[in-house]
Amino acid sequence: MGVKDSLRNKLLRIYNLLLVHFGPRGWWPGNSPLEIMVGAILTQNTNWVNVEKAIANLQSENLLSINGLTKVSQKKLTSLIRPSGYFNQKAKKIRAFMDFVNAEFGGKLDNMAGVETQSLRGKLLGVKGIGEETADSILLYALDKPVFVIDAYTRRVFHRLGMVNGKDPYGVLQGFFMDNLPLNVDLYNEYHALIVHQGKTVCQRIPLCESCVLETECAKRI
DNA sequence: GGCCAGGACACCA
DNA sequence: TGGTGTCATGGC
Repeated sequence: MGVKDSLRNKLLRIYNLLLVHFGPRGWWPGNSPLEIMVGAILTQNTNWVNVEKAIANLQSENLLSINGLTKVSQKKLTSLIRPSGYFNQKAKKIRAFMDFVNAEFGGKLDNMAGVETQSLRGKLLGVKGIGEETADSILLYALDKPVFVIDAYTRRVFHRLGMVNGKDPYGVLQGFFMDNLPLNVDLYNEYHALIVHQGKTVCQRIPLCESCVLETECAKRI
C-alpha cells in the first residue's frame, strides 16, 4: 500500500469514526440556496446562533430573496442583521454579493449553478467580502459543487492529529483533503460538518490521536 | 467580565 | 508573504 493510499484510508477512517459517533449533521442548515449563501457571509467569525437570529429577522420582513435583498435599504439591512455582529461590514458584503448575482447572472442563481466550478470560484473570490472559505461554502453547500471547505476547526483538529501544519495556506490544506479523498459532494459536505461539530464539542488538547478523536473529557482549548 | 465564535481585508514592513 | 489591527453581537 502506498503512502497516498494509507493517507486516504486514514482520512476515511476518521470520517467514519465521526459519522458513526455524531451521526449525519444535515448541513447546511438553510431552506434555500440563497439562504445558505447569505448564511455563509453572516457566519464569518460568528457563532451560528447569532446568524440564525439575523436570518430570522430577514425572513420576518420577507426579504430573503434576490429582489428583496437588492432593494432593501442599507440602513434597514444593517439593523436586521445586527445580531450576527460586524453588521456594517456584512451589510456591505451582502449588497456586493447581490450586485454580483444581478450583474453576472441576471439575478438568477440557476444561471450561477451552471458555471464550471473553478471559474465560478474565481468570480466569487472577486466579490468584496467573499474569501476562500465563504466561496467554498457557497459552492459546496448552496450549489453542490465538490470543493472541500477549510475553516479554523479543520486547521486545529488536523493539526492536533499531526496530519497537517495548521499554519499552511488555505489552498495547501484544501489540497491535502482533495488530493487524498474521492471527489464527492456528499462526502465533502458531511466531512466538513462533522469536523466543525468535533471542534465545538470534543477534547481540544494536543496531541490528538485517531483513537481519542472522540474524547470529551478535556476542557483545555488550544 | 473576559473570551470566543463555521473570516475577510487593509495596511505595513 | 507574513504579521497585526479592525470589524461587533451575544452566550457562557
